[in-house]
Amino acid sequence: MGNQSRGPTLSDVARAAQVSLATASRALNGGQRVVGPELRGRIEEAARRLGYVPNAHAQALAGGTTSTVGLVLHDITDPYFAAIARGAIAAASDQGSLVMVGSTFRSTARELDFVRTFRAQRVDAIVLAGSGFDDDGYRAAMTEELDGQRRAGGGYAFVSEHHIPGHVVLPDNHGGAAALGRALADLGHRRLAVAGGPSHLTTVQHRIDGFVRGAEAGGVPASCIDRIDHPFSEDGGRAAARELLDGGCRATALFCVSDVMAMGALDELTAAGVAVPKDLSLVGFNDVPTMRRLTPPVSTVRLDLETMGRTAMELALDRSASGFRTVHVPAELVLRSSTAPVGVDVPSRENA
Amino acid sequence: MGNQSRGPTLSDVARAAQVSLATASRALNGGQRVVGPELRGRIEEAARRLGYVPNAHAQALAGGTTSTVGLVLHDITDPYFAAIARGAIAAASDQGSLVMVGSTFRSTARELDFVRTFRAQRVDAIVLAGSGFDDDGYRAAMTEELDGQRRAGGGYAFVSEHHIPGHVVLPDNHGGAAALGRALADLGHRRLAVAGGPSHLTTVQHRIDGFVRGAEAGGVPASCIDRIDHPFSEDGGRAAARELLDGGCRATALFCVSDVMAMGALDELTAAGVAVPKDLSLVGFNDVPTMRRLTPPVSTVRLDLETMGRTAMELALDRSASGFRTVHVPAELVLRSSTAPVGVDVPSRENA
DNA sequence: CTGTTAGCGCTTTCAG
DNA sequence: CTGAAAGCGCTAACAG
Repeated sequence: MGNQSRGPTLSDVARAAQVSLATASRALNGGQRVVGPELRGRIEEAARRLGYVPNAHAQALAGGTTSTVGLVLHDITDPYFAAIARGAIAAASDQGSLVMVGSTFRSTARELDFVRTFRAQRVDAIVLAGSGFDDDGYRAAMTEELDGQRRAGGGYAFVSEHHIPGHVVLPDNHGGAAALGRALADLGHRRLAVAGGPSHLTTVQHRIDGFVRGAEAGGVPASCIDRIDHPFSEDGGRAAARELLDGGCRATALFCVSDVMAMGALDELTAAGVAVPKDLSLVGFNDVPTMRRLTPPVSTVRLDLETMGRTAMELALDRSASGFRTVHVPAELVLRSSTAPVGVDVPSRENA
Repeated sequence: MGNQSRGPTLSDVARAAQVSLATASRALNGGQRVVGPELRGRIEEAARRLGYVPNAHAQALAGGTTSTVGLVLHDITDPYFAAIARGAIAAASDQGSLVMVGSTFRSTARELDFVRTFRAQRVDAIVLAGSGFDDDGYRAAMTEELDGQRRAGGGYAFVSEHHIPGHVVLPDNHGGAAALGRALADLGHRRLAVAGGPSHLTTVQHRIDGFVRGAEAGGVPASCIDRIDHPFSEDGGRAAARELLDGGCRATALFCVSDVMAMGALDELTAAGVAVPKDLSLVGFNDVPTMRRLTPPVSTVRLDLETMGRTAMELALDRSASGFRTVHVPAELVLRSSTAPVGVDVPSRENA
């Protein structure tokens, strides 16, 4: 459905103020001191009286500015994306731009679709905040779409690696996860489990790689690290914990590649009577706000998500630079009480 | 910044496919079976080859559809608004519309600004998900703005009472809070405290009124209910708890008008060594996801936020109905362990 | 089914 | 500083 009836237009205003269309345009939407104060006043009053609202589409079409940007993410209720969105929205707002949000719920088709729609809207910039998908077809299609965006004079930027040319805000997934793995190893853990999401998400790959590398550095051979894959979500975390338990858990520590998964896992573990960290240490990634409030507070790696979103939007909006930039974001290890040294007790899942 | 260079246009496609502009339009963006398969094929291929992307602004201007809607909320990282946004975005998506999000951070000026901008974008619908502000100037300005939106053929809807004519999705703030007050009274609490946000937010008023009414019904006179006001945020909740403690708390139960405030309050209480619920019972409102995960899990009132957002968007998008509709949303009391019967011990803030 | 012809509402040269 | 005129890219009557 489009808007059928129309409101007052610029010519209505011009007529009411007894000036030419061009003058009205300059007075209302043009730069400053270009129209005589007398006319300007008359025009502004007429506009107010008539309830004139400029038609952004006409403005855009006539070569004016659009001042809109697009943001593609998976799910706004996921605190990870919400934080990124907050930063991106704030940055856009600072430059006077409106943000259009597309929720993909992890579908690459939907993601491509949104980029296309944003292009149709002639947005000035697009920020892609999903995880990159390690899929050639997707990558080729997205690359083409984004090339178009660029040729049309617009910008774009990624949050986290997508293996597609463009500006990138790159959190230190590898390093952060390595610190986590190392910390666990140093705590004496010798049998680790990692609950990863779908392995075609580049973020997941990097975190797992880093974790394994860190653990190895701490003396835990990769062969002692079990890997279980489940969706990158709270339910996925729950499922991972269940699988771990059902399989006769031999690990003394569990790394969930994202906090949201860790939350689900903690739920499940607690329900099953597994004590954290006594029976099993638990770590997540991102340091989403509720992590510190859980029982026990969960160790994780902190990323400044809001700044990441803001930076990505700034990069996407910056049409000055020539080449593509990569902004590295540090990851900070945050140890809380969900991690403890391995005790002499053999961990089991039968005690409170 | 607007997009300067332009990509291929419909006429480029038409020329390449050797057909008229109109035919190309019909084939690409028009309805179905209206163009011969042969031409259609040629046109589609030309479009693909050229990388044609329709100009949504031109389409909108030419009387086509815009398929965009606006959503105004306070802060996307607040789980309350995130949940509403999710529902609203999903509903819009179902109807093929893109959502533009405006974050007001509780500024009425910004709110009016966004509505204005959305109007300029000729959005089909606007959903206002802030709390209503009990302010005449605001209300008058907003009413006028929304009248314009309607006259222009667009729709709009509120989430929660704004005292402005329009569709409304109305959670049972009063009833839910009353149940809370009653429950506390029935638990034996005789001295209550309520941490309310700015009293010009209608949501706050309704919740407090309801709470007091419920407590009275349970035998607690209104005079035994202390009220402390702080911002409607986590920090506000913290501040409220601090004030309560500093004032020499006589209440045995604290009602925070929103979960987010309750989270802050719980933080502060715990830090101060006040045991919940032993020393003080705590209740919130909304049943945001993390409430059940806190220690102790916090009693609250559940609202189906996502459905509320979805419903509001549907109402705003529905241009069929004649009058304004009000959709009531039930509130469900959720008692968890942050509430307990008052013990014989006089509550104090000095014990673990 | 397909082509022609007007605009949608605004910004912008280009003249005065 | 102000007015007149030419589109921006597309859809929507109208004709064929």
